[in-house]
Amino acid sequence: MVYRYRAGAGPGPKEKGARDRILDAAVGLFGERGFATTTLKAVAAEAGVSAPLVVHHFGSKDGLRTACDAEVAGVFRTLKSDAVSRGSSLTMFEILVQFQQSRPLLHYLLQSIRDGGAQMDELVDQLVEDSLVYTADAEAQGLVRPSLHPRHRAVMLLLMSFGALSMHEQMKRLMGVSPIEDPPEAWGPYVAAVSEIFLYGVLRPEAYEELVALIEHHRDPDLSTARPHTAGEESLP
Amino acid sequence: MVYRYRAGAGPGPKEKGARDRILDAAVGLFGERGFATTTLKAVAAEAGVSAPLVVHHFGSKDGLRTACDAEVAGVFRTLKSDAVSRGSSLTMFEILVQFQQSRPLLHYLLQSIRDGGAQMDELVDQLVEDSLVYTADAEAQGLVRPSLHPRHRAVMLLLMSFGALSMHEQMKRLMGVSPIEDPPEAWGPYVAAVSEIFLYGVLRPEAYEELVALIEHHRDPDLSTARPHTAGEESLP
DNA sequence: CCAAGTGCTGAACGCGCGTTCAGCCGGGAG
DNA sequence: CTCCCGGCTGAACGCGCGTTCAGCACTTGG
Repeated sequence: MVYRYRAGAGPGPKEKGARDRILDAAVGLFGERGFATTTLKAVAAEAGVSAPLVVHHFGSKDGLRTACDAEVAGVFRTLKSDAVSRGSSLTMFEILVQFQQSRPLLHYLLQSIRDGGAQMDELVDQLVEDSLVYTADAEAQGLVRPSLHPRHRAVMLLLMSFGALSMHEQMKRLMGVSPIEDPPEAWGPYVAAVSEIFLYGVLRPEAYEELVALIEHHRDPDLSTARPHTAGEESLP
Repeated sequence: MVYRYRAGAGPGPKEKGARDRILDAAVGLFGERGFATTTLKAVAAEAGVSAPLVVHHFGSKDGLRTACDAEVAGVFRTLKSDAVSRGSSLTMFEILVQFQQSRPLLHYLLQSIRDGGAQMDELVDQLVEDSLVYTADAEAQGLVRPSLHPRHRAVMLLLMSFGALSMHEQMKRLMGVSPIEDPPEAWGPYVAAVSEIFLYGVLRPEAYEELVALIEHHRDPDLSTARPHTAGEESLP
């Protein structure tokens, strides 16, 4: 099974080069089973070549990983510039839809974001910056609520979104839907739950004081009654 | 380095049994570096014993993993019953605070939730059920907003929370705080961002129509203007 | 004092991994 | 035709893994 996610790489008569097939196979398997548990031989078999050829092209298994990182980051970049030239922004939803064409790539991405590494860190940085820009736009349009610290909010939203996706197996088990493996037509419950949370929040304003009390209590467990407000960073409107 | 998280296991004169030391070491290393990348020898060295002894006690490396799962699930259960007998509920915040005493355990938990497995799936189920109960309580007290589908909301909140935590390295990099590795005193920015999101939401109600239009547009990209409402599941109040 | 049992280890084994190497095949240049 | 050169392979190598095994030290029971 060869994944065809590159822009111009249709199922035309011209076969893909071996190098590209290896890269596809590696992204697929690394994303699915993890780097450590995937053998070079498995990658080679999936690509229809011999194991030594993988080494010949990428130097070593680690070299292959680096190439995969670069590949995924590259696809992501073109995805973004495509979105920009289409006039739409690369929201979480858009990312999810776009990557429908190549689920292995999304799997790989989720693993890599967690593991880190220079290439992926840079990609995440970029995601945060982009998110900040179009969140600011949307805020100007009255679609998004203002934040005390937009950057921190953007980071948390990103990590929560990707984090939940990275646990999509549990999601499938608990809600019956995996936005990664199921087609968009089936995303209903996922979209509904996420929309509800992000539209209205979860806690009522009345919970704020409870929250502060909880934190204060932990900070100084001797006091059973919360102090007025020592808070600095975590004070909320 | 031996992690002491068991209830009565202070640094008293009585040394821990080898079996327990192995278990601690395994939880720590599996949680830190993953199961596949951790060697039996490394576990043995950390526990101050020989590799064959590990096999002697747990049958195999997989047996060790199962025992770790059981161990972590067990600690979690006592944690919960402690919380209940204290009269407080095991919220996300509470979990985070409690696990300060044993960060390796939390690391292990996050990995295992993602990977699944009978033991951990059961634990996650329990977390969801518990969450449903105390969310209903809090809702009755007027602290939590009602939901169209409380279970789905609980699941998404759980996965988003744990998911974000599982990416705590990126969090540290991007916000300067990791609620897993830093002490609660430093959690300010994290708590602030999360509180803001969950208290007030992110999207304004005005964004709802945009959201529906986006989904409709994807469902039937030919229509540039969104249809009225075909929606079933994802309709929102 | 011996015999059996327990907890544990060092040495060794087999396996499968990533990697190396010598050489095959096919197509273009001289 | 001959030569060469790059893409590619099968066989082989060394290493480190999980696991096995024989046996040591120490306790326990008679």
